[in-house]
Amino acid sequence: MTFAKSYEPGEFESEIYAAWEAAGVFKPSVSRVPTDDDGNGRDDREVLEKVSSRDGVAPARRHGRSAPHTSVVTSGSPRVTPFSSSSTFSIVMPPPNANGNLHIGHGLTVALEDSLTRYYRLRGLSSWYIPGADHAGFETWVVYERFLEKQGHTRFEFSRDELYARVWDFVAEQRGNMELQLRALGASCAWDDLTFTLDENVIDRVYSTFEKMWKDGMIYRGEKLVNFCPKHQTAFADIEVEHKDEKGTLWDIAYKIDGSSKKIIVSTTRPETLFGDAAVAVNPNGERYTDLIGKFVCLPLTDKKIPIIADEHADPAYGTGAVKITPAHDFDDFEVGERHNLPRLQVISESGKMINVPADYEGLSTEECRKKVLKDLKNQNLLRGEKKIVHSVAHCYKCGTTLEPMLKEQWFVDVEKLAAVAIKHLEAGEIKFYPENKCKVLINYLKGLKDWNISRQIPWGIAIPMFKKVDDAATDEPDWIFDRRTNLREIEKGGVRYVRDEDTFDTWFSSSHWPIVCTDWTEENFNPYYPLNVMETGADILFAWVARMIMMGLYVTGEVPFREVYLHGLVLDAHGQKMSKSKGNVINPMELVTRFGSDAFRLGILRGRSAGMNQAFSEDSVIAGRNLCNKLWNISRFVQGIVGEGSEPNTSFASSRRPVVTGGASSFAAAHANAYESSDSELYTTNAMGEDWICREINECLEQVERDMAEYRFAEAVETLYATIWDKYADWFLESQKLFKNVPLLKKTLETLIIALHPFAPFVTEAIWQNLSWTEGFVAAAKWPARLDFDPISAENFENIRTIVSEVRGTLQSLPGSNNAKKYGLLYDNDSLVKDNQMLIKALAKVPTINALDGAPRGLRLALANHELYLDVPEKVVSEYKEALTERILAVGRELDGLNARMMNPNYVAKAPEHLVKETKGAITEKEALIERLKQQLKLV
RNA sequence: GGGGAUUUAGCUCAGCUGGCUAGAGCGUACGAUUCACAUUCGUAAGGUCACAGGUUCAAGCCCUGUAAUCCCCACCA
Repeated sequence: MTFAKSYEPGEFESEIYAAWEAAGVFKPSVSRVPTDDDGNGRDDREVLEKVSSRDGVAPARRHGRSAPHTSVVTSGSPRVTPFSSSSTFSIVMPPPNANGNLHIGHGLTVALEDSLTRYYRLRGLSSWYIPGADHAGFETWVVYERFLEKQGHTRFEFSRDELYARVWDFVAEQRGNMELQLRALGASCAWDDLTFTLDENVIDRVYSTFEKMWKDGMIYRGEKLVNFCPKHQTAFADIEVEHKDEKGTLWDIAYKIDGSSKKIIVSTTRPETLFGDAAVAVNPNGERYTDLIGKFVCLPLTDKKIPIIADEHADPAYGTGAVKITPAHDFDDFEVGERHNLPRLQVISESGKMINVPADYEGLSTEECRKKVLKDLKNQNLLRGEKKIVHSVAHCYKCGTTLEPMLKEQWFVDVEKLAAVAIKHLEAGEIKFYPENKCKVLINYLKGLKDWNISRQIPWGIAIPMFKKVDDAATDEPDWIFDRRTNLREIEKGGVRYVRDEDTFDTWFSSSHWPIVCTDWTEENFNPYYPLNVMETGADILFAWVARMIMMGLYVTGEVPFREVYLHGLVLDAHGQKMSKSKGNVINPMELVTRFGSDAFRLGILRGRSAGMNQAFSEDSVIAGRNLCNKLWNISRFVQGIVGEGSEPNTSFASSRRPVVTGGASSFAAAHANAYESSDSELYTTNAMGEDWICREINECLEQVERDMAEYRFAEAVETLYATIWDKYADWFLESQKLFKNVPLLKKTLETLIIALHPFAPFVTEAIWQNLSWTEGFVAAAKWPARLDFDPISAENFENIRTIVSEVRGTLQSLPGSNNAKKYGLLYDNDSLVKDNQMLIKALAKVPTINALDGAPRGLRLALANHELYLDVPEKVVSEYKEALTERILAVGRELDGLNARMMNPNYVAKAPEHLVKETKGAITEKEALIERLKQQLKLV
């Protein structure tokens, strides 16, 4: 293969992914159940664990051979890895809707999760990224119902089982799309282990949990008010309800007091529910109505009599201080009703029509009824006032319909114990959160958690395994029994017939088992992948999902389901606005992948992002990512070109290590040449011409990336790699290598950078790896690079050369005229570094000549404290530069003043750490010298 | 009412345990150009770290208060 002039992602991506998959690169190496392949009667995983614990992670890189000299910098700081005690890394994918396309949030999720997975795979852990697909109960149901409507059908033409079968086929037809998109994003997941939320093992596990809870008395059937969508004909959990502020009216209605001519005025926003009133409440502490407590009022428009009760719920300061209580149609009133044992009369049906009301009103919609009630009250002079107010109203998060509080028999989970256990473990710090504060937020939520309604009246979901007795004869039997045979509508047990509850589980009830079912956790066997190392998901479903996984994990397995939680925020558009179809600012991740490549998308979306924050995203960052891919491609093309040349006769260490240096430079280089054996036994040498320096920089980069990844600082890791590859490797090291070609080192350093970037940009790094002549296997299965050995003094020398070169370039730019770099040579005096590295400096600074100063100083002296260097410019130009020089002297003077002021402060000298004081002293000496030289220069001018 | 965040360059964001002249990408300006890459190279400009106090030898960072923006939960007869 050859390197094209630029990287074209489209030519490689699908092929590369297919090759990875075929080679089984994404499969974890450690099995999830105990194995005993070697027949020694012990679980082989223990052995593996010991082997891999020193693998890649340990700083011991040199194999048996002693260092060339003692000053070699090795990385002394301990590796930061959250999983150092384990040989496995496991993470589950929050299952995308099996029926849908991936959106930008999925793009971010995959970029984050896959980077982690690939990183830990390279680090030598048996990594398992488990993919999933969600039946997305309600979401998919809404889509399917719309589809039915389009075909002129309604759900009521079919039985529950028929509907289930139809949706199954509908989803099966659509499925696969999202899986292809995950592949296009480079998700390195174990496809064989894909879990669908309606898989048999999921349903089994959910039933087992439900049964356990049933036996533990945590499941109860309750007639409670639930938020009910009249359009979708289903109830919701509290968390699914969307509250919106709306304008409404507060009406004052007079209720006549029984046996008196007096009336009591109540305020309500829902006059139509008055038929369901069970009482009028007044505050027990208010003095206004004390004498009325215990009396009865006559409900208007009907002849019913209801009591006046005392309850805290009535706020004496609000409205008239008296409130009508409708237990069947208001959440607060329901609670009041419970306290006072009031009857619950349902007056609105599930389809939103009036029932159990006088004939005139029967069958009206709530809205029609409201109008009629108001009209009739007005006619009887019972309507005493109205006021416009703003109050929040519950809406269906899918269709926007106003939700109706509805009295329904539903299955509830008593969450008290679940929440208490979860809080205990959270407070013990067993799960680390990124961002940290979410732990507190979660605990706060759990403390106020109410019982969980798990019944949904939609067919597309897991059937609730509860059956109701139909035979009245056998009165001793319980009304409800648990049974797993939900494929049957009716079962018989002990001669008694039972019929299945038609409802299905709330999606979150099954989803809360996700870490358990995906890892195949069982009661019997130790599973090295449970708990998960990390749960990565959106911060918006902290309560809905993360909280429930924690409660369920603890309930089922006794352990927290994951050790760490990383929550990402929303991806906003370029202007920080929420993406929405109506605004038309939705970014489609797949389109970006097609246009710029998968890697570009991943690098782009990780940039400028930190845990838990809603942050902007735009094409610009993807373009920056694309450019980096192309840069790395061309770097590799360049290196391969050099390796190709050099490899023909002999690539051994001796022959390639001849710097092409003229003048006196080679002596310095030779004196500072160091030979090293890298960890894979390939020899390389280094010299002062940027070679030791690049090793140092790469080591620092690795160090930084490892630290960042341990703390989920993806954006920082990417930025570090970007700067190292581009600003350091390409701009300085490769430029230097155009003069001094060190083939083994070029190979070694390039490999290192390619592997380090691989977690974030898997495709381009693999494309390069496959294109290079000397690499083997897949970079996706490579080993995380060890630190490079180098000579720190030599590295620091190159740092000085960079300073000199930068100063030359800057000064040349600021001189009047154009093309200065071509016009003026560089003169040095008494400077061995420059003398020994003339060729390099000349090439990097792009000056025409470098010569020793002959005779008196001339030209323009460079503002470097420790080097005596002159740009050989004519007097005229120097004098034009005078102003800039004066400005420079003033600037340095200001810095010097600041430093001096600090040293004059006795408290600073006494209290600041010694090394800082020493540094300050050093800086003062340097600045003073610099100022002195600049002043001399000015005098010359 | 309860809880959680944000405010740093024109834009989007870093800035870790308080420590040298507060950084990056994009954008802008100026310059370069056969020899890996115009998806390029070089140089530069651009900051009252929201505001006001305080602690400290030293504050973008810690403390107190203020303002603006945003999110979540609960309630709203």
